[in-house]
Amino acid sequence: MESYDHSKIEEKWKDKWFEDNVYEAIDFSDKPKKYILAEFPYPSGKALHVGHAMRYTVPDVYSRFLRMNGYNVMFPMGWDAFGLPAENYAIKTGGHPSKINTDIIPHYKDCMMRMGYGVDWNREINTTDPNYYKWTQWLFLKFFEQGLAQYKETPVWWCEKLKTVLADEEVLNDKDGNKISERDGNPVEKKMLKQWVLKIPQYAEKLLRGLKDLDFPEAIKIAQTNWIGKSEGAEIDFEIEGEKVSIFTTRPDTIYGITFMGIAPENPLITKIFEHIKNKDAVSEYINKSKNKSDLEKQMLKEKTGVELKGITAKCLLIGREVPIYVADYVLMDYGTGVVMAVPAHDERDFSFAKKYGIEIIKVIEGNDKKTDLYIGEGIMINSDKYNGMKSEDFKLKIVEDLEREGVGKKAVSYKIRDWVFSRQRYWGEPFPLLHLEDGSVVAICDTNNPKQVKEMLPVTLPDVPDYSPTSDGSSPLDKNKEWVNIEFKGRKAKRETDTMPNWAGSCWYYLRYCDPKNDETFADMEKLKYWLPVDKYFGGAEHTTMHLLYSRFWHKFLYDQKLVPTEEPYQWRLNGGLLLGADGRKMSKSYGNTVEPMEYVDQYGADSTRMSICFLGPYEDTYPWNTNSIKAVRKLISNVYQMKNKITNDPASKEITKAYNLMLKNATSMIEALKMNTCISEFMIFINILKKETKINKEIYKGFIKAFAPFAPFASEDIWQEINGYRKWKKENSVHLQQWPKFDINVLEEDTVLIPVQINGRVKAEIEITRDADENGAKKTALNNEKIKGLIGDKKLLSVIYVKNRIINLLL
RNA sequence: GGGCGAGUGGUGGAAUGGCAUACACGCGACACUUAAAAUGUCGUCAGCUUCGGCUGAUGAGGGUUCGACUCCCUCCUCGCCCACCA
Repeated sequence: MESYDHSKIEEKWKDKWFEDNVYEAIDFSDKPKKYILAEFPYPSGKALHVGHAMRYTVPDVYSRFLRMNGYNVMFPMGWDAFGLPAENYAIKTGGHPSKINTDIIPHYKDCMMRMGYGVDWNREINTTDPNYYKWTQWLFLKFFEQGLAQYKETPVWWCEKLKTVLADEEVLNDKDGNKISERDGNPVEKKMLKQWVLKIPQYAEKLLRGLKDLDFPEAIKIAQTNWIGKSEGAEIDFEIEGEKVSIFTTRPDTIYGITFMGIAPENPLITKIFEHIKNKDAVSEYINKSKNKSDLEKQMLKEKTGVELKGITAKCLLIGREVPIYVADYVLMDYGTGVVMAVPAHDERDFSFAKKYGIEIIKVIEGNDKKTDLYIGEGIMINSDKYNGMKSEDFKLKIVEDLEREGVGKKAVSYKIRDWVFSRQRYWGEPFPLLHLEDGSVVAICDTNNPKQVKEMLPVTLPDVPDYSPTSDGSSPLDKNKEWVNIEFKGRKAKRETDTMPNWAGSCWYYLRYCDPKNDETFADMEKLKYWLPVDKYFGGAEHTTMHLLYSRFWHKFLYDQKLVPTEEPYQWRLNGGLLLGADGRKMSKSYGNTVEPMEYVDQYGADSTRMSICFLGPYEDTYPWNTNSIKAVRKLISNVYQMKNKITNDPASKEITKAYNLMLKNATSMIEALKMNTCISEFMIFINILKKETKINKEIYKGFIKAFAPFAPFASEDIWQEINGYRKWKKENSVHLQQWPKFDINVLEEDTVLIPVQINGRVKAEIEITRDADENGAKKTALNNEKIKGLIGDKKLLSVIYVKNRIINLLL
């Protein structure tokens, strides 16, 4: 018997599909469209790793399924090739970062082809291609023109090891509370630097409201909501030495409990009032000390510190009270106004500070538990002048009205989300299309609405530099190429911006470019965007929930407001993939020696087996260890299927086989729709276990199965399909992957009778056969006639019967 | 400290209010074989059993229900995310 030889089969079909572009996505096709997107890789290692295989296999199976169900499917792929991975690769191996495009990407692409991913490679994109980043620059200029990109002195996270700034989202805490970089876990510190920022907070409200209508898992919506961090409250005005100072609070109802004011050490307000302070030295010393204090120290010293600004007070303009002022580093500069009204009786942080420095504590809300000194909840107002006795919820609204009427405060909303630091002092990124003029102003290199200028000035190509490695003084490597930096612009001397954009820039809009990847006139044609958008299903990694996924929603919403894209949201539906752990249950890592190289499995067992094995392990969104054994199981399945082709006949199939076939198809169809690929494969196994016992297999049933099998095992299925149909010469339209998904006959599955369990007092005691859709009386009669049930009931009295049609009957005694 | 999620055989998992443990892996016995591999057949949650079955079990405890892995409450453990956000 001809045995299953995966390498021969896979070699045979791989190129044929791509030569004829079997997986072509056709613009404006009459068929309904489906845009299936999986996050494109940033190539780093030498070959496609198993994390990629995890991420792409299920979306590929799904998009193949949709194609066979009559959809015009786009499943595109590209390369997110700017950024640190490419630079680090170059530093390690010597040579230029651009060699990632020649050394690594072709290999990645070959790996993907060998894995059988049904990609329309005519739409391939690469973020480092000047024809691509020309439009990244153009889109950035749109933000600049609208005032949403700003060059400003900002407290930023600086990573000494990487020699660059990082965005808030790229900084994590390690186990000991140290701030580290998200990428490689290098230490980071706060620094004040002039940086380009994108004003994402201006879109906070839209980003928040947009979530409502998206088919995202609740966990992602919650994570984004928390990241945006909307708080409603009030701004309340104070006066210090003639300076008006506003604070933000979510608890204006506690205003009569204020006993001091807290100011962040970095707050420029301190300079303004500094001359009035009596203890200037102590204050300066504290500010300097806290500047050098690492976040680790602040975390470790759970106790809060601060220094009173002696000789001055803050006067609340509404209630007229004057309170002492403390500079304290538990007050954050970059939230609210960098100043707080401290109410120790009703805030934990203020409470512990007040206790330490012996500051008065005034309770203004009484809850049920009257004994506690610190009370966070709601209750009845006390010690609050004419408002005593009011409910705090009501007073909260009333006080804001009063503030607004008196003109000493207002209703206010605050967001945790900060300006997005958008520049990096690294070489391998998109150059900013901006110029610094001698008078200190910054201008765009062209007007985005002037096609002639755009054509002439964009892209600003990344120049060669003598040394692209990061510098120790924080200047950009591009600074070293003076010929490039110094430019004459409209007859004036100018210097180019030498920072580059972060890795995220290219990925913020790549899904738009797939719709029209070769357009030279604009980033993507509006009509094509109208056809393809929004992305119907977006698969990716959980690590991007508050980064890429939020950033690109921001870009998209902005572009929508500029009337450049037709939809309000980029992605209608999202699923985060789980992690694949090493076989030992630990995170895959070279240092543990538990990494899995998918290409080794492709060599040894074949791509079909590798694909199915990944699907069979478990649900897409779960995290679980790699299991070497499952690949043998699925290979056996494929091999069984392959060998069955020698048993096909035109003889009609038995009733049992016909039923099993239709049941398998019904279940497989709904399971793929629900993306439950693991249980779908179980259905295949159940069916094949039955079928392999037969000596003859009906041809139509076998053909139907092969079509259902094709999304999972595209190579073996194509090989079998071509052979059993007797196709001598390859023709694209005869590919199994362009056939109609097999239909099942529901009538075959619906027997006249059904088997249901009989329970006595909720415990299963017997099984009976009753007519389908029988009524309760019929079912009860059959159950009571059952010998075993009869014996168990004996002379006990039947109290009641619970009957669920075609499911169960429960007799209560 | 806060948020989210998960806990089911030796292992990956299935069942999301109706026969818990599907489908696999592993393991055991047997068959084929000089032998092994491969393949096939049977068995495989635990305890008891007169071999017909009976009983218990889905992290622990409680609740709702005729009926709970599934819904609710309390607790424990693990994972992920966030963390002085006024």
